[in-house]
Amino acid sequence: MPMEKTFDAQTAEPRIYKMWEDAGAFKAGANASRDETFCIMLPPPNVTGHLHVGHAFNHTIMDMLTRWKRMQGYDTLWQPGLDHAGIATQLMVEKDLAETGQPKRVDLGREKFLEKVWEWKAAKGGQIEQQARRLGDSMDWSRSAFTMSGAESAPATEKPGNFHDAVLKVFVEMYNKGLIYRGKRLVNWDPHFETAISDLEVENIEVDGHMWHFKYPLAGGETYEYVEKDEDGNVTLREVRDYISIATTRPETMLGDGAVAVHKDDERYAPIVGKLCEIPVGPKEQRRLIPIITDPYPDMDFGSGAVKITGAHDFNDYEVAKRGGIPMYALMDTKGAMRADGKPYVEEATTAQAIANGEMEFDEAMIAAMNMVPEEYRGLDRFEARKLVVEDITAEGNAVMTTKMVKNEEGEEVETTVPYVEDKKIMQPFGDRSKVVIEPALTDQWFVDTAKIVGPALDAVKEGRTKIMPESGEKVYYHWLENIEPWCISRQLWWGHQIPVWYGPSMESNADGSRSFNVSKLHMVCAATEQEAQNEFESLYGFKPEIIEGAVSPAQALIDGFAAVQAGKNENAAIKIFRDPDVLDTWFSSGLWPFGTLGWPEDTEAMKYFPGDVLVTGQDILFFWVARMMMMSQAVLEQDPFHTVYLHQLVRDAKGEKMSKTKGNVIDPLDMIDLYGADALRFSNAQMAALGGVLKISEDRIKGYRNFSTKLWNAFSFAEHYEISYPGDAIRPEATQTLNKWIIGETGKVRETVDAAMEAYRFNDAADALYAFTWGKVCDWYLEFSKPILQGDDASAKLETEQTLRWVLDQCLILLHPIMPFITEELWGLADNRTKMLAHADWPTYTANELIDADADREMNWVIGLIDNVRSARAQVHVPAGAKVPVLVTGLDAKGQSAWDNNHVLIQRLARIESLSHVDDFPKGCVTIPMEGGTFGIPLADLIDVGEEIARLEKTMQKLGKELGGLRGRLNNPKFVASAPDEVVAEAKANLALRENEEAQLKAAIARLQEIG
RNA sequence: GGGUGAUUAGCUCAGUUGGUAGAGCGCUUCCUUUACACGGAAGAUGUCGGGAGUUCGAGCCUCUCAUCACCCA
Repeated sequence: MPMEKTFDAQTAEPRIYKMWEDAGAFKAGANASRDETFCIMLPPPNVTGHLHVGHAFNHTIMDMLTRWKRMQGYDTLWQPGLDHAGIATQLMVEKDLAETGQPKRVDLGREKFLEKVWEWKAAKGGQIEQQARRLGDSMDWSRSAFTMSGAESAPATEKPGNFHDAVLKVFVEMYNKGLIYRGKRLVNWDPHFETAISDLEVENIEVDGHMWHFKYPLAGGETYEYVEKDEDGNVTLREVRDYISIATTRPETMLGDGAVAVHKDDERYAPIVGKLCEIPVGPKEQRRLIPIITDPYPDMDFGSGAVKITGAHDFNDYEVAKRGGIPMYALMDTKGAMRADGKPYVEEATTAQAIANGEMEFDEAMIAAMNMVPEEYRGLDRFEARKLVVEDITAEGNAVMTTKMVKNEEGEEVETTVPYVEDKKIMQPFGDRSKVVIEPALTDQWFVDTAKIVGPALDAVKEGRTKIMPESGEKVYYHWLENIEPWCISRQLWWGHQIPVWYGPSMESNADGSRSFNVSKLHMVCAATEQEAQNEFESLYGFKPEIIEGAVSPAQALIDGFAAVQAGKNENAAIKIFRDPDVLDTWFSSGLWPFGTLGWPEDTEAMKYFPGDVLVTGQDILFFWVARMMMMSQAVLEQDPFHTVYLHQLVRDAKGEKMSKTKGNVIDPLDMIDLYGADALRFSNAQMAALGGVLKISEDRIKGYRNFSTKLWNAFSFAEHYEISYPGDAIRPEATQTLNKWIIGETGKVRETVDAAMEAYRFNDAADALYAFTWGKVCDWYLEFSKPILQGDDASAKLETEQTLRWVLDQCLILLHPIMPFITEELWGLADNRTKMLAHADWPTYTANELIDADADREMNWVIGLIDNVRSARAQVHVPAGAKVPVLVTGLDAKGQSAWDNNHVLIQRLARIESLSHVDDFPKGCVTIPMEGGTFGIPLADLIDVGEEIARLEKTMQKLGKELGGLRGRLNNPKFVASAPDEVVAEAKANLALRENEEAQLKAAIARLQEIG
């Protein structure tokens, strides 16, 4: 069947992929001929995910590496899988429930909701795995892993797996080693999802905000002299004040203030440090008084220099409050509204005052229970509360005032007094998924004590065991890890790995030797299973406690149940335990990806792929994931998970802008595949993969590489056209023909270049080299050169050329396969009888040294040079393209003569030369072509425009002159000759000789022409 | 404010120990010549962001300024 005119990617690609998959071509260890393993872990996409250009890019890199190693006979595994993606998936399913009119999550309850999530996953999750096949990804799909596999809630229809076991085992071990702890800390709280999130999930965005200035009156109407000075110490303001001025962007948090802080060197406030001031909001009778303290935190030059300290609502204040033992009053509920629980404000304020006065001891739990929000603000949204607080303070006259020019009713400018409110750009934290303003919240959470496990991960890079590419990533890595914060790993979600910790009442020994339960103080047991937890409680209690299930607040259920039963004195019946309702941060489980996917903690055969080799991922995920995998692998297995981290930038559009739906500049990789084929998209990806480079995807480029595919295709139709038989794998002939020797040498060069580039992760160099070789060498020159031989009647030359051509084309397919797997596999299959499919073909190991024939190389380059020069000269003096011309030559040396003799058929054909005659002198009106070893000329006395030809030669002379100037300048400089390396000097000298010869020829040619003119 | 990177042909970008600038696209001219018009041939275009320094020699190293991008406060 004759070849189609072009490669039909649309129909061929799915067919070829199916062939690979059916043949098990990508299974772990497929085509392995040696023991060394090569393993890449796919960064697991969210189960909700779709393939975007970023995936397309990094999949191309990973697939290139994997296919390359597989062809080299390594025992390869490219491990795929999906991430359960806590928040994203829970959100998606909740949305789905709403759209299909089903009950809400909270109405369903935990168990039913999780069923729905699993149902959703089975029906709609993991679409990206099908999309990845369209890219040609050579992953072992049979091993596809899921970060929630083996979870208690997983239905029987789910693919089996034990990732959940790995997660729980690691949690329990780390807990037992003291690497995981629970504590009340200020965390980033997402009021939309009502969960804590990690620092990394917060995006700080600059928004237009306001800075309000308020007066905090001093207690008891006290006054002090407030003095402001300029830089030189001159007094610029001196007044008596009965207040301290505070600037804030968040007035609603004033209700939770515990102190006002000033810098200890701030002379302005020195007289009032240690005194009390009043929070100017809330019912007048219960105004709280708070102390004025010193702390290094306040910046004397910013605002008024005095800062209100609200430990429960700001990360900086939190640190100040911890240092100063200042109570931290939480003001908001989980939705970011002002608290409505607790005792009436009057009572709370009285207690708080006693604390502030130092009359009362306090502890964390007690402060946490107190609601310092006055009744009039309770239940309000935080932003509404802000408005109201500002209004109330202003109405009472406690806003700092300033003057401003405004127009009155008559349109005249008049001065008026207004509250001092600065318009200010402020950095506001937003949830990266919810897009709502994040609220620092003081809550009980689980943390990984990262400071304790960061060491080995840092050393891995510092000691070079793990290399980050590009190198600049290493600095960023150090900076983050050296300043690492505890990692908050608990999330108040349902979809995820539920924390394996159970709580029950603590047991207290009484003075009389009896023991009693305390339900307000809980005992905590961490265990891999419910059974183990119950057993442990049994050994403490002396009986096996039941487990509280399904309660909205299990802790409260325990207390209520206890009180009820205690009244009837049967304590044991009321002693129940409950599991921590929180789930783990998704990144906690993905941190275990490098070994969790291989069946760990079981001792599986697949564990031979750990540690893996290369991790390819976006720069933005270095901390989220890469650093955590490195820490966790060391913490659990005491090994580094990979030796190389290849980081790439975000893929942008052709103009370098981020793609976004709102901007409408999103490029869908699947559209590109539909239009130009996966190979074109992949080639474009490889070509833009310059280390550390900005990734701008351009449809024009992709189109260009589709054209390249077609070029390759046509090289094979060339072979078909010349009826070159293709019985099976081509064997490299011992070439005698110069052109065959030459192209074989070029193939050796490109193989080395490609391997060197791949080894150095310079995929763009590999792609460029292959493009230049296939198109620029093979198609442009070799195929053209081969024509006369293929059409000629020298049977042995013809046979050798056919063999060489087949071999060279085979090499193109093999070397291009990692980048363009589809079209190369298709072309490979055109041969009658292949030993293996191309995906498993043997990667060549020949070297340029072995294959290059220096004489052939020199000769062919001379031939190409001559053809180029003749063509160029013809075009410039407007010789009709079709016309064949006679050519003259003077002073042709032996080498030149033999080069001509060996290749004159090719030269004459490609340069359209009719004949060559040796002459002593060129006739007048002759186009001159200086070559190494002889000067060629085209006699065109009648056709030639003398002026034009002189202009042409002079232009060449000019260029030459520049080069000569440089060379002579260098060589005449004794310091250059003295200090430059010998080979550089020798090269310059040789070059100079060559150029001078050319110059002489050109001069002679110009002189001849001037004779005519 | 701190950090990282960028600034090279009209556009998008390469340029690995310093040896005198390249690719693709686009553009101009010619060509439907028996693999290929998704093609062939020829051609034009750069004070390598500005300035200074080190060096025989700087796109590359150092300093400085400017502009932009991203990350973190």
